[in-house]
Amino acid sequence: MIDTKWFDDMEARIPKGGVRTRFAPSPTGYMHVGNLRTALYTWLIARHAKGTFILRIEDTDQGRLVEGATDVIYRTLEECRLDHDEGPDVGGPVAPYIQSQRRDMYGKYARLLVEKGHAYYCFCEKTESEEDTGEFDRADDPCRSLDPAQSLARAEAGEPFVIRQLIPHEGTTTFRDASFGDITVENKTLDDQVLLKRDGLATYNFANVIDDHLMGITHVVRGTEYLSSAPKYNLLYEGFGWEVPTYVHCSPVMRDAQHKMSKRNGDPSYEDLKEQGYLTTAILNYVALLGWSPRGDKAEQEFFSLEELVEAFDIGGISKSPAIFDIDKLTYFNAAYLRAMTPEQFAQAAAPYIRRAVKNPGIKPEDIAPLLQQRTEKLTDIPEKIGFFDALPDYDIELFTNKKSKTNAEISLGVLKKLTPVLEGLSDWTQDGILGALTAFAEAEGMKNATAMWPLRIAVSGMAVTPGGAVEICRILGKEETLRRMALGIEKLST
RNA sequence: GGCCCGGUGGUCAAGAGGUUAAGACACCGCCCUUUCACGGCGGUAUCACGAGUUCGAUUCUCGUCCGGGUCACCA
Repeated sequence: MIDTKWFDDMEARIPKGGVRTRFAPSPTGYMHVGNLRTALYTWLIARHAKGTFILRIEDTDQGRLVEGATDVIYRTLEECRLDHDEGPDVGGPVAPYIQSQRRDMYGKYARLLVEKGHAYYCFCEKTESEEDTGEFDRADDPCRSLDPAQSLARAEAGEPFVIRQLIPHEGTTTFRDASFGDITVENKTLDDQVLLKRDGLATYNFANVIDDHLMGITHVVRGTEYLSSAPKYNLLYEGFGWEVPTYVHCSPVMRDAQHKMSKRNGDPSYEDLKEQGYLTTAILNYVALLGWSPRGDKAEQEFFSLEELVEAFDIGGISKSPAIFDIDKLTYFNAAYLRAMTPEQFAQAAAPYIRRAVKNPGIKPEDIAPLLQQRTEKLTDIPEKIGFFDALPDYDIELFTNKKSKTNAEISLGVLKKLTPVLEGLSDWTQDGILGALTAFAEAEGMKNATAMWPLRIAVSGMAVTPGGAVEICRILGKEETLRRMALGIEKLST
């Protein structure tokens, strides 16, 4: 019959005492933003309470397994510094942490629940109506009222069955969610969900409850898509006589007002965002604030390091309504994080992107990096901004016309012609040297600095907008190349 | 459709029975200036609607509308 010792042993392994949370992804090979946020919040709740964070892999759906998918999970969590204390790779007191390795346990618990009178064997064939329209009324399931002893006998005789949860037709069930508060539903709106499938494997819902209990999870953090099944979970915990964990349901991250972010929609995953040039720190900061906001004296703070989040995070600050993902705001965070780097850090981060566009060995990435730091929103934006250092683009002489600088083609031609001998004669080819020569020139000519600078910058860059001004560009280009480009400009303007 | 949840500017949001209803992104303008950016200053714009409770409701209650979720031997 029931092997009480086995159950007792399982119970004995459950850690008691502090907060224990778990992130339980199914390995699909794609960590979407909503997932990442759930992982973050789950981790934060554990770390804020100095508790334990567990990683559990939910791979019961063998048909949906994706090669290398667990690697994406490990890599992402590691990059984000969301370290776990227990998990498939590091082990722990309630191992195994991979659901497919726990499958035998679920059957035992399902039978235990039958024994306790909160579940029953169901021998019904799947019906068309059940599959297609959902109109099949589970309250009328004839197997509900079968004699337990007979059912057990039939099952043991080898007749195919599923085990269903026996939900009372009367009364209500109330559960408490840490952000939504108490929610009460009538039991008759709940269906006798399948716990153990015909193939003997647990359904997700059942495996979850068993695992969360056996792993001593105190805070179940998950998406609001599970809000309506929470009462059934509660009944399961109660049926077993187990303590119900604290539920924390998080509303989804939306792509727009009516669609969740999803792979199908082509919405970016964490990895996609990285590839698009977003920093992990910026992504985490933004995602943390998407659905959670600090309160009280921290209400106006928007930049948070991971450590500060651990300190400030509270479940009460989690938003109840869905939040739309705004790439512009992420970009803002990214730019801010880029600017907050030390010049050395930035130069190092930017170097590969600079080299992608500027191959000329005479130009060093560290010369260009300082010009870019204040103007880079994403590292991937860099190459297109600086290609002109290698090769002067074919530009339109319209660029020489600029109202604010009081220039046009004719004035520019004059400036370039007069400036050529000035720069030719300049021996001090440095920032200060060039700047001094140019401002002195402008003053001597009685023009504003911009009137001299603009034509020069256009001639040497061929771009309407450049990182850095005329002086910086000339300096980096070197005297020879500068004069060559100026001559080209004069030629262009003369024809 | 039944059940559950939600609804403060375009977006993320603080707030709370009495406030000029924070802040940030985005947008616009001005300043700075060697283009752009950074930085500084300023601006446009919000309590879904209707009842009720109240001296007073964005805040509490109900209804409506809108949106989301869920109703699998998927997870």
